[in-house]
Amino acid sequence: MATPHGLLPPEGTDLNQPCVVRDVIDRVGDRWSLLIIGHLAAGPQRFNALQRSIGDISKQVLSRTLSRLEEDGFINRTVISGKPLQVVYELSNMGLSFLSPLRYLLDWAHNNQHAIAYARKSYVQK
Amino acid sequence: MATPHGLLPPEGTDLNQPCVVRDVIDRVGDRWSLLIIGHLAAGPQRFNALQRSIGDISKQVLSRTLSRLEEDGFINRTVISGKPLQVVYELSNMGLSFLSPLRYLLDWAHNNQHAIAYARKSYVQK
DNA sequence: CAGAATCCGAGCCGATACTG
DNA sequence: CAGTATCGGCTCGGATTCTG
Repeated sequence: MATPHGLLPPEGTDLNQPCVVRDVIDRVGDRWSLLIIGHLAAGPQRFNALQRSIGDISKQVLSRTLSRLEEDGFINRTVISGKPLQVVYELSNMGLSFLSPLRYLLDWAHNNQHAIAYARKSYVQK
Repeated sequence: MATPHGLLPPEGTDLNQPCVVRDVIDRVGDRWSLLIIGHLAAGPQRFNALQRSIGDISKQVLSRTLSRLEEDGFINRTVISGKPLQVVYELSNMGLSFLSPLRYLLDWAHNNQHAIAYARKSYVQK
């Protein structure tokens, strides 16, 4: 079947890539990663500045999430020795390139938030 | 800060929408939703057909995931009475419209999978 | 300032068994 | 055929406390 519903471009990758997508979603699909990437899109940020701008994230979770994002190459971490210690986080080139698909997702979410809310209300529990 | 890194389009929605994005990611970012949406992109499918084509998903999880996707309006569920019983799942219009941003995400994942894998290997555990 | 260690609770994933 | 009921196990999120 070439182009189901005429919505999928005939060229391009298979929609049903098992591992590849899962790998990305697993890392970026948690509670905070996308939000942190969004905040770092504004430019490099220090740890506490990030925490304050995000608002309701604990040190613990922010630290772990940043570590995983660094491990996967989305962000770079730079330590500036001194008193007090400074650590700056910024998006890597890969992280920056991720902003494009992220924006499509955000726009879709923005445009469909009411449709989703309405669907949830209309859904009848069986 | 207008257009950080020159990558974000000046117009459009805020990258840091707290609730809106989280709401979408929460529902679609689990282990199976995107995969199921991808499979339904090929056209309407019956329950067992879906399970077989996906392969390693249990009835339980498939059922629950389909319910949530239906609740949020991504898919439609049609019961055809008879012997044996038939239930057909298909993408709703909203579900279909989601395929566009999904494709951008998939393409990005496809293009960057090796970069991610390399970053993970290079990451030194502290 | 920038985390690490520890602990708890909630929720998801998954297998198995049962039902209309 | 298309589910539901039940039960574990495991991971994630979050609060609190401690450290260089």
